[in-house]
Amino acid sequence: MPRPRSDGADTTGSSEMPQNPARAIRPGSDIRLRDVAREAGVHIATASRALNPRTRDRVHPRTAAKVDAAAERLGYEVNFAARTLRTQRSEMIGVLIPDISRPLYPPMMRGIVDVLEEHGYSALLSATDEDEQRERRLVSSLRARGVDGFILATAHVRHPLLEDAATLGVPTVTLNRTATDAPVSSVAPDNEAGMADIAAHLAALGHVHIAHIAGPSDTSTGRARTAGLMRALERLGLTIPAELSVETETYSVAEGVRAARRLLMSGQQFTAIVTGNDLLALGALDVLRESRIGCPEQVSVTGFNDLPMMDRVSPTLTTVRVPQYEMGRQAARLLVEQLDGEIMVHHLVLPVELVVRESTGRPPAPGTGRLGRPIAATS
Amino acid sequence: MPRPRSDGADTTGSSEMPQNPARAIRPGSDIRLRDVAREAGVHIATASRALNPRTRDRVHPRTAAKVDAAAERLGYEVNFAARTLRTQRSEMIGVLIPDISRPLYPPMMRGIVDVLEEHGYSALLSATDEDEQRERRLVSSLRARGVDGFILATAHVRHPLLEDAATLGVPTVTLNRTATDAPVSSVAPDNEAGMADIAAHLAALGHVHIAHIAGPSDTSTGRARTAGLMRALERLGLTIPAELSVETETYSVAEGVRAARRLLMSGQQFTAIVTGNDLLALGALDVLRESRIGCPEQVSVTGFNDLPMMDRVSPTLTTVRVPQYEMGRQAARLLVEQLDGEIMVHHLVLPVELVVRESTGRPPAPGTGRLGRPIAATS
DNA sequence: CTGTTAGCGCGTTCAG
DNA sequence: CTGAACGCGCTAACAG
Repeated sequence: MPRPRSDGADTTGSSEMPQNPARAIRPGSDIRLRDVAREAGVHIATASRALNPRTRDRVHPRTAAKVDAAAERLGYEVNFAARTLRTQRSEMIGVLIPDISRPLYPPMMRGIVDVLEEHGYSALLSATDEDEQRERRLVSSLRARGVDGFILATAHVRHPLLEDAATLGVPTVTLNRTATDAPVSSVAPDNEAGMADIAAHLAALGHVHIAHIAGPSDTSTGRARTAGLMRALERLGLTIPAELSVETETYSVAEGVRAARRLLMSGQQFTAIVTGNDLLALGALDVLRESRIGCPEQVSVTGFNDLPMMDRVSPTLTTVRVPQYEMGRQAARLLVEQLDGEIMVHHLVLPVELVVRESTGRPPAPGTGRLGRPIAATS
Repeated sequence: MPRPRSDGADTTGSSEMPQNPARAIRPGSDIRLRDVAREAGVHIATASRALNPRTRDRVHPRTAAKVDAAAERLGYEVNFAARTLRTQRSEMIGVLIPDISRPLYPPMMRGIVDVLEEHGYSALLSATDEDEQRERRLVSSLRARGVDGFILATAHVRHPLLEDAATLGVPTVTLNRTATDAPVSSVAPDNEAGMADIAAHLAALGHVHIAHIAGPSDTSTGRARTAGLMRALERLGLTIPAELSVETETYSVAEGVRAARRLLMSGQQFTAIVTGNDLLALGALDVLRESRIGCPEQVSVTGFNDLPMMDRVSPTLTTVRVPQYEMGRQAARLLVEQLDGEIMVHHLVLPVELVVRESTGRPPAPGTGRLGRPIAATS
């Protein structure tokens, strides 16, 4: 960076020749492999072999040690861009999550990051908002960045990307959704078992008239949970009349509110509401509260996922704990294994756990309660 | 259509060798710039110039259009590894967050990702757990990956990394902590104003005996909030006796519990507890509940941050809303501006908002309550 | 405005 | 086991 006539005149004032800072930046340290090689007194190629775990045994131990020492002394760090260009492997994973600020995802992400780091991979995080267009753009961009694989945490069943990603030949693992026809591994919670636990729990309490606020049927979890609930109830000899089953469009409190209002307006009696997700349950609780219907005295409510703080909301929520962190870990593990080994497609279903809290209890004795009927049947 | 990896020889013929699938993986698409150039009938360099926004005006519009068309037709995507190697810019940002699964961070991360994406950058996320060793390793590794800059979301005041990062010449922005002596930009909430609002709120309700559960003094937020509270109380003519001020080691519910117990055991009277963070407040609420001390009837409690669900815990928490998403956005914006422009260090302090909920109320009339004294003074 | 040339830093053939 | 040479795909510099 030659500075004009800088000798003598030490004008630190606002120079009109500001250095372009971007040009001064270098990736990683300034030390390159050839510096290490020189320092160690060996050829570049030898240094490369010594530093690379995979080829380290092709070099004399003593030479390797010398190279190590030199690298250490100089603070050498491999230049990933060069390595990637040469090897076609970036050791980066693209992680597509609808919205990291939705509470289901952060623990998963943490699990992903932890495992990837253990294996020398890094995670490139992007937000999709479930927007197919955007997803497509992101996958494209991440592939251009050279990611070695994808983790797709998306709930939607229809997912054109899956065929693409597979076609493009990049190992992919889906998270929080069950198996698909595409040749990609998946990690999902045992939604069926969770719903079976809930059904058994409610039945044991004595509930017979059960309502259902179902998650979106275009999501894998929505379908699996609804199916699981239906099957479990059937085994218990229970059924849900059509008027007491409302499907939602999204997993949100607002949709829970909307659905719960419809249940109340149906005029049908019920003593429990099973929902497909904690947020839906929170919405249902809001509606019960505004309608002065006691929970669990008059109506019990269950959620799914056991999001943070569900043990602190009022009433605390009976729900099914999903091992979010572990799901993230497993997804990353599956991907890494696939990456540096044989290609194997696995479908992992992780166990869940019923967590009983305040929002469920015995149903009111027949004839003493109004069984969830709305106080004000207007609107 | 995978190309045989035959070095040198330009055998475009389809190989019958069953390729190792892992080896067949290529970053981005299989189309290279030279394919686009050939398709468009121009030289590689021209195609490069046409496709690169920064140099696009150095090429004839008609030629550029031709190149665009060819690129579109072939589905060309630039190879970032090659570009990075050549330009020394990766258009990736390293984001260091203690633990993404702590509820303060996800909205920030979303803000970061959104802004970065708008500007063509990608985010590499790592978890530090506030571990200095680990941070150092991660910074090193991310620099080797060629990141153009860092966003450091760490609360700790002492941060050796800051000098390093600056020294190494990579633009850096700190998030959720106030300015430092290092030449890095920062984005932080207006902790002082938030505490002033809380102090004024409590004073207006009539509180005089106020206790304090302070955040860790080795965190920037801990210090700023404590200082802000003290100053505000002083202006209001109030003071906190030493026995009613407990400092915590971390921002956690457990530490809130510990601190609240100490307050109760002090024997001093108080009608309100100001805490440095919502989690500490939740811990305090737990202790009040277990001690059968009504909140807010006997003791009011305040938090800080307004984490998700704070409007649903019991009692709902009076706290200070921090614009987490916006903080993330601003941090990313600052960094991007610094990256492709003049070096400018800015210190942003974002406004906060007092949110009054159920956990604060008028203090009990003097003599009628026990003013926060523990019911059981044992243990 | 476009073509030519060179090299970013590394891993991987080949020889020896 | 080590040294030499080459090229991964792209962009910056320099002609023309």
